[in-house]
Amino acid sequence: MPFEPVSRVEEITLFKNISPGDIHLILQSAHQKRMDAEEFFFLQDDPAEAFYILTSGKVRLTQYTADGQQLLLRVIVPVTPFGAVALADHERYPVSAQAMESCTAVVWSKSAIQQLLIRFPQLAMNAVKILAEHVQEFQQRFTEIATQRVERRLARMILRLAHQTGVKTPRGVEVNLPLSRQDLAEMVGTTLYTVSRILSQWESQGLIHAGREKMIILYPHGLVKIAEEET
Amino acid sequence: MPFEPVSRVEEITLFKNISPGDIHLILQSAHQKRMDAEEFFFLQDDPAEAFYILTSGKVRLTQYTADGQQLLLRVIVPVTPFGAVALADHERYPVSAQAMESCTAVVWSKSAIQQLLIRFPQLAMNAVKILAEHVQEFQQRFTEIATQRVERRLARMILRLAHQTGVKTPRGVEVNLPLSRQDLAEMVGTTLYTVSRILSQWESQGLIHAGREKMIILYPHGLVKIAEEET
DNA sequence: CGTCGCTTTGAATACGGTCAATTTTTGTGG
DNA sequence: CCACAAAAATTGACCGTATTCAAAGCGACG
Repeated sequence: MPFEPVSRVEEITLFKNISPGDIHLILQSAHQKRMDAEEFFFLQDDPAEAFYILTSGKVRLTQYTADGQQLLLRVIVPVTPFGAVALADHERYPVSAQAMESCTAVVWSKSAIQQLLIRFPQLAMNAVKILAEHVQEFQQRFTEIATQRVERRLARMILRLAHQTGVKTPRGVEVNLPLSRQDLAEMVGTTLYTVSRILSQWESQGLIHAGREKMIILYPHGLVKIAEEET
Repeated sequence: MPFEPVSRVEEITLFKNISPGDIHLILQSAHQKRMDAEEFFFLQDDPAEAFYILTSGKVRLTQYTADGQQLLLRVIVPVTPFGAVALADHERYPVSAQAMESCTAVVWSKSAIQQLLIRFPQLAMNAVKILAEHVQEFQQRFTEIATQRVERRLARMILRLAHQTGVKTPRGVEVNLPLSRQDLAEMVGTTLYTVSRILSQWESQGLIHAGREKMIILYPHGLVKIAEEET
């Protein structure tokens, strides 16, 4: 059995209500892939030919606009599927996926997926569910960016990241992601300058300790308040 | 045969690569619904219990935020599916769907859909494709709102609407949607004041003729230029 | 030790939001 | 059909948030 992280893969939404035996079969038609830091799983506008589940490392999904602006749409952590558009016919990847550190992933080719979707309808239903959640997430983020101030959006984003990858320590919640100010700015739709200013301000208020590539939330409740407060 | 608009329903993405006979079966497990103007098909946060395809009329999908702001996410025209989250288990509608005029729709209950998805795997694959497109659309719009100015976003939105429902006439392209300035503002994430100013400006430049509930694009190329120009 | 990239900070500016007053349109009822 | 009330749209003035540009600081790494 070549897939050591299977135990965790089994628990994810995509495989819900599928018997261990069937999951085993499904995993057999996948292969494993290893990526070094900075390598691309795929590039935006490439024909979507594979579907991935990240089993270790971190991946950034970015979208660039016609006029060269970049947006960092999300950070993928284990055990999350990405490249889900490959599930649909004739699509191109709407984003680029780049390894932020060395990564491993389970991969299915497009043809393998399509056979699986036909053979295991529950898998298709789970995929529908995952995509429906994505639609909701982006509708939500669209609404946020359209109606809320940068400070609040940044607070929400950091809380979201903390939720994804945060680790409780005596000093506070540590968020261990190699994200620059520029990256954070792209995620909430602002400039690196504004992000820097806000983080400085929070630091001076004792809410966070913002190091390079790492951040410690000293007083989560303060962020929550900023994220939720009226006006 | 209770479904007169079937001929058009058959052509949509959801039923692609499904035989007419199967489509017939699928439609038999639906029922038809009529709505008066202003009535709601469903409300945001309601448990998602039905899936719709609009066969006549127009429907607005809105999302309201915790602090009471409203966003108009999209306008549904025939023959478009909506309420797709009902395809997934245990979801709530992320938006409200309100008839903008009197409407008819084909409706499936959640249980009916789920049986159909199992019975017709191709249907599930098509649903995946539709949802994947939605994800892309909102990623795109998220990127737009994060990086572009209001004037350009408004130009893009109007062009999009023209593409959905525009009719060529001797005077220009007529967009026949009962959208107020407030509605347009919600769609592009700004205020009705800003929309009003921009439309006035375009009108004085001879680009459009903006009436109430109706708009004539006199010089589409001008809008395209605003929508695409650098900076 | 020096360079390079990232971050911080300041100052000026602009875009768009807010508020308020006015005008125009729509719809309703006499 | 007109009059009036209500709703929607326009426009101006002011202001605040966030962007832009520039310069300096800091830290990592060869």
